[in-house]
Amino acid sequence: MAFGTSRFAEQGYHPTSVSEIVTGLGVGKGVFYWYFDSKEQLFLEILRDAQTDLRRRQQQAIAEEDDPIRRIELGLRASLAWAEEHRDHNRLIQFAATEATFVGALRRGQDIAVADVVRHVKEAIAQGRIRDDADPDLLAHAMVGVAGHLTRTFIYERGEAAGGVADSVVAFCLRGILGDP
Amino acid sequence: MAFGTSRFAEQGYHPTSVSEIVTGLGVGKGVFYWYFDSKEQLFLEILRDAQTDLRRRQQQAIAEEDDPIRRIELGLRASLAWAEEHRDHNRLIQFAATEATFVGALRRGQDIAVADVVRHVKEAIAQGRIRDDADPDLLAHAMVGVAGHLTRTFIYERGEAAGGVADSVVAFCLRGILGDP
Amino acid sequence: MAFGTSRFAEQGYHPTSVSEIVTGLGVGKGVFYWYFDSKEQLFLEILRDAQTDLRRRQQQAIAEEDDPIRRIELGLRASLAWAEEHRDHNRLIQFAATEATFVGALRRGQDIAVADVVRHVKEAIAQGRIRDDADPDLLAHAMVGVAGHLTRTFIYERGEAAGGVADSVVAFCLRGILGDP
Amino acid sequence: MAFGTSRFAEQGYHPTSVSEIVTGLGVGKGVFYWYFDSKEQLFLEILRDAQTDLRRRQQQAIAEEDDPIRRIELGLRASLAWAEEHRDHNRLIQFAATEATFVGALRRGQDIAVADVVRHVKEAIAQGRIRDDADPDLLAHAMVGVAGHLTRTFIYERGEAAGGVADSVVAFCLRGILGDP
DNA sequence: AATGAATGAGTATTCATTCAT
DNA sequence: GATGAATGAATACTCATTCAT
Repeated sequence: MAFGTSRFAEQGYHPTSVSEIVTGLGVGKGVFYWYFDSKEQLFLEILRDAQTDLRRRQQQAIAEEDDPIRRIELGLRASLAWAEEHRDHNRLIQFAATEATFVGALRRGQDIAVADVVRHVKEAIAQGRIRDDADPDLLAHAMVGVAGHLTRTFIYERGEAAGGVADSVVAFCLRGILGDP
Repeated sequence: MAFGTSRFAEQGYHPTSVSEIVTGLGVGKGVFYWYFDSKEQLFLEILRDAQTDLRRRQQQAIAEEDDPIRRIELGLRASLAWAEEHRDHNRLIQFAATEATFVGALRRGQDIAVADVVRHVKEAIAQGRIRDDADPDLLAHAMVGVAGHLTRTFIYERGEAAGGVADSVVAFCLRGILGDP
Repeated sequence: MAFGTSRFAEQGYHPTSVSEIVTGLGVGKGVFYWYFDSKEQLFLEILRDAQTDLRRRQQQAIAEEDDPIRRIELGLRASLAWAEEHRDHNRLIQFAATEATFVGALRRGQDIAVADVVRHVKEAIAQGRIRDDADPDLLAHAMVGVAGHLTRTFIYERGEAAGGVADSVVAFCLRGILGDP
Repeated sequence: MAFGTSRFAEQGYHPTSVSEIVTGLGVGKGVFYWYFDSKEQLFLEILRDAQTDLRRRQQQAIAEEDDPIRRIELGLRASLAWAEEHRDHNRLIQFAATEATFVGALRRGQDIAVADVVRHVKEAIAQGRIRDDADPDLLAHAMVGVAGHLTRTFIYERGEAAGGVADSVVAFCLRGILGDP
């Protein structure tokens, strides 16, 4: 799975052949099909694991925090930290979103992740810290968009450190949900 | 190109065969290769056209506006309007970002688009309307991230109207660049 | 026909497309099929013309000569001279011998050419100048083989002048039919 | 390789498709590409093997013989015997000479074969048995030409036995190199 | 006479998958 | 558990040929 992840991320899912994977691993084709039903299933499994892992990371980060705003911040920071370490998985997630075969599998995981944020936003609204005319769902997605795009641009493309980028992401997002221009 | 765009968007670039395209069009395989050197070139041509068209739309939207903040807003609204009408092209752009063969072609167009926004942000900073410790580049990308993600989620997935989503995008982004939490 | 000949000779019959021929000539595909029924027919026509032309050259060379041995010599020299000027046609003849579609068309012309030489040999045998236990047909083909191979090796590959090579061909062949080791 | 040889020889290299070869063999298309990189490579491999085999046959034939003239004779006889048994390979060699892609591969083998004969001729000249004004290279090629052409005409086309044709080839060639008309 | 867009059968080649060993 | 030879449907692409203009 690790090797497949790196090949898929580097060249794309379709341009990577099962042959290439097993050859690169120095094993026969048989073992591939012993462990996976198909190339598609390998991809799906990688995808599931990645989403599970990211989720765990986010949960751990906010576990001890009661303040919803702080939980949002910690969640964002955890996401960026994870993204920095899982460049390849992140690329695969991005690709999965572009192909009919995989969107379904992707959706569930992303829905769960967003639902978390939505919960925090709602709590903050209840506490009167975010305007109550705001749509929690929209705010959550906006923050996901900021985090994702800045990760790809500044961490992946420009090689900046996740910590610094996270500061900016948090700043922008908190202003976005709390600010009053 | 129109038909290819829709097939590519629906099933993905690789799962769509040249055969399928020409059959769906009711023409022979030869015509395809009369007009395009390869399947790859067709994709590249679609990509280029899409980026050119979006750019034109943005330029037209801000042509008469002097205020940089208003230009940012109009640019965002124009992007969402275009995205609503060019769902398929947008998906192709997303896919292009995931495959080595196409990233190069994509980059240039996106760099130009972001450069525009950066210019407006800098102008607003010069006017003292945005804190001068902000990184214009980062702010620009953050807004691109918000617009892109909310478009995909609310316009494409949930079928909401571009106008309403644009209001939210603008609100979030302006708070993000101007707000003081 | 001239252009086709050169392309066929340079790259081979199959690797040369009709498209390449008409493009190289700056004309449309229509004209090609106005003058020739097919690519195959063009080749056949080139082949026929080449054989006719070679034959004419040989006939002219021996027209005024009565001595059969001298006629053989003059015929050989004429063949080499023609071959020097018609490198491309010669290559096509060689190719034609390797493909089922063309062997038939080739045979006739070659039979005629050999028959000429056979006639001279028989005459020389009748005059008692060549041993009467010799097979005229075999002697004729042997000489054709010498002429053909030395042409390809020394004139085509090594770029030597036809005149000098012809001297050697004649010397070897005359010893071959007359000599007594 | 055996089946490919016969198809190539019968219809020509280009008119023979990989499809036809694997179908005729009752195997899947994949096996072909498991053993050969391409159709071209199959041809090249056949060519190389044929040349190697012919060479070995010639070497064996002359191994125990000291007299250079006798070595020439034995070499010619070995060549004709081989040619009788390898009709198809011989045709392929002939075709290879007409296409740019293959001439290179052909040349080396033929150069080696001729170099052998040249060596014998030179030795015979040194022994004073062949006129010392003769060009060994030319004599060698002349003999190759005789052997090749008579093989094709009398063995392949007319179905005569290699033994009888070899007698004629040897007689003609020895007169050609030794005779004094 | 000539053009060149259009056809579609045909080509070499790839690759996910199977299965006897 | 593991191998890798074998399968064959599928792919991108070519090209001789046609025909409306």
